[in-house]
This record gives sequence, structure tokens and C-alpha cells, in this order.
Amino acid sequence: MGNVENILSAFSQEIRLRMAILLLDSSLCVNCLKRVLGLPQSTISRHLAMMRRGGLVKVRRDNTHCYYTFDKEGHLGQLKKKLIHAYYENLKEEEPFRNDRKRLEKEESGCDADCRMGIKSKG
Amino acid sequence: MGNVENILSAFSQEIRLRMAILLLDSSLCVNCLKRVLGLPQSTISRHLAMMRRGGLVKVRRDNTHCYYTFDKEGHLGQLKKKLIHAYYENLKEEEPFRNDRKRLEKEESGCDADCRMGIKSKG
DNA sequence: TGACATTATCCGTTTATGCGGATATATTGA
DNA sequence: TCAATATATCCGCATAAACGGATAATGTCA
Repeated sequence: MGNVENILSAFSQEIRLRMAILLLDSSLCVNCLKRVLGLPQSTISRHLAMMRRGGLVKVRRDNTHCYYTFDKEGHLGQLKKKLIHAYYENLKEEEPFRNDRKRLEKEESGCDADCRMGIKSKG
Repeated sequence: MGNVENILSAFSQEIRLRMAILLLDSSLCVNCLKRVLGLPQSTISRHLAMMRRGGLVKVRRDNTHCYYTFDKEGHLGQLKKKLIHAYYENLKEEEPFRNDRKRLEKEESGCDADCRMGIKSKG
């Protein structure tokens, strides 16, 4: 977990980059991600598992839900931070990233779980 | 060339990251890369082709050799720069990246082509 | 012209990834 | 206990990558 190879593959597909960016300043349950991205739940979970292996996300569980966040800590935390910010800054206005944010905003009211959108700052 | 998907896959394997870092401040022929990395020529060329597709490297040809450099320009140039610097700064003292640099330094005298090592700065 | 060097591409094989429906586990709440 | 919800993992299949020897294209120099 957190070795270079795993970080590289965690970042290697656009769908995972989209998830990473959504999770950068948020804490979202799997269902929320499912609705925002419009993909089957097994697909979402599979990608999350891969990102966990790369140390890109961490989970907080309560009894009913799993909340995922981008993980800026740990081994190579500095690298992960630099990478995700580079992607975010340069791509936030491009599709599909821009639209993901839009859909997440709508989700803000629609998700009954304890998801949190936009925990900005604290980098 | 230069779309997000292609950049992601160009960066998705350690061997290509090693090459990108070697080419960051240098202009190297395929043979030089071959000797530094200790891999078959076809393997080197194949990875270079992939990185070209992602806009990660550019080529200068003279009659006998092809010199590759990391490409900081073009569409998403800012992103590419940020990414490669993040990787370089955080990994330069780790293996195998550190050793690659060592071997490249030795190559400096041994390569009879017009390769240039360490064209630092000019970001 | 012929031997040699440089590089890209081809080819067959192996390995890795991706996909999403189905299933398994665990928890909640009627 | 039973239905519903949330999530992870399994499974079989399909596609994409990686590998490296062999070949091809091009250029040099004797």
C-alpha cells in the first residue's frame, strides 16, 4: 500500500481520477458516488478497492455506510497531494470533471446518509 | 494526443515514469536509454511510442539518431509539468530512480551520440 | 555495394484490467 | 423473523498491455 507502482495504477484511468477529485474535499458514501457517476455499484466498489490499495483513499465506516475520502497522509502523502492538486487545478473546468461537480452539488440535498461535500482547505 | 486519458496511461507504469524522469532535463537517444535501463531496444521504443501518444515526450531526429526529451509544452503542458515535477521531487532519492541517475551519469562519457544530460532549469 | 548501426514496427504469447450481474455479509427496522 | 439497504467480493468474459525476438526501413561509412 502506498508504493509507487500502486499509486501509478490508482491514477491510471479517468474514472478513478474523477472519483479522486470528487473525494478530494468530500466524504462520500458508495451510493453517492454511484449516483453521481452513474455506474453500477460493483464497478464503483472495485475502483475504490484499487484506490485503497494505492493509498489514494481512506474509509470511515459507521454501521450502515462507508464514507470515502481522498487520503493526503501516509507514505508518499506529499506526492499524492501534489498530484491530485495538479489534476484538480488543471482539469476542474474540463469535462467530465466539471459536470461531476455539478451532479455532486445536486446530490447534496438528495443523499440521506452522512456524506459531506466540499470539506475545502486543510491541505 | 495530449488528452487526459493518454496522459494517464503514459504515466501508468513505473518504467515509463523512470524514462520520463530521465528525460526531464536531458535529451537522450534510444540506445542511451537502453543502456541506462538495461532493457531490450524494442521495449524501450514501445514505451517511447506510448509516451509520444500522451504528449509526454518529443523527438528530435538527425540522420542517425532520435533524441527524446520530456515535453513541457502543448495542450495540458502545465499539467504535465506539475506532474513530472511532483514525481521527480518526491522520488529522486528512492530506488530505482536514484540509481537510474547514477547510471546516466556514467553514460555521459560512454555515449558517442549527441545526447545531452542534465539540461537543468528552463521550466 | 555491403557490413553495420539506429530505430520502429510486427507478431505470437502471456498477463493484467475492466466490466457488471450475481452472490455473500452485515446491519437496520418493521 | 423478514424485507430492505449498503457494500465487498466472486465469476466468467472481453479487451488491452506488456514482453522481447525478429524483421523492416533508413542512414552511414568504408
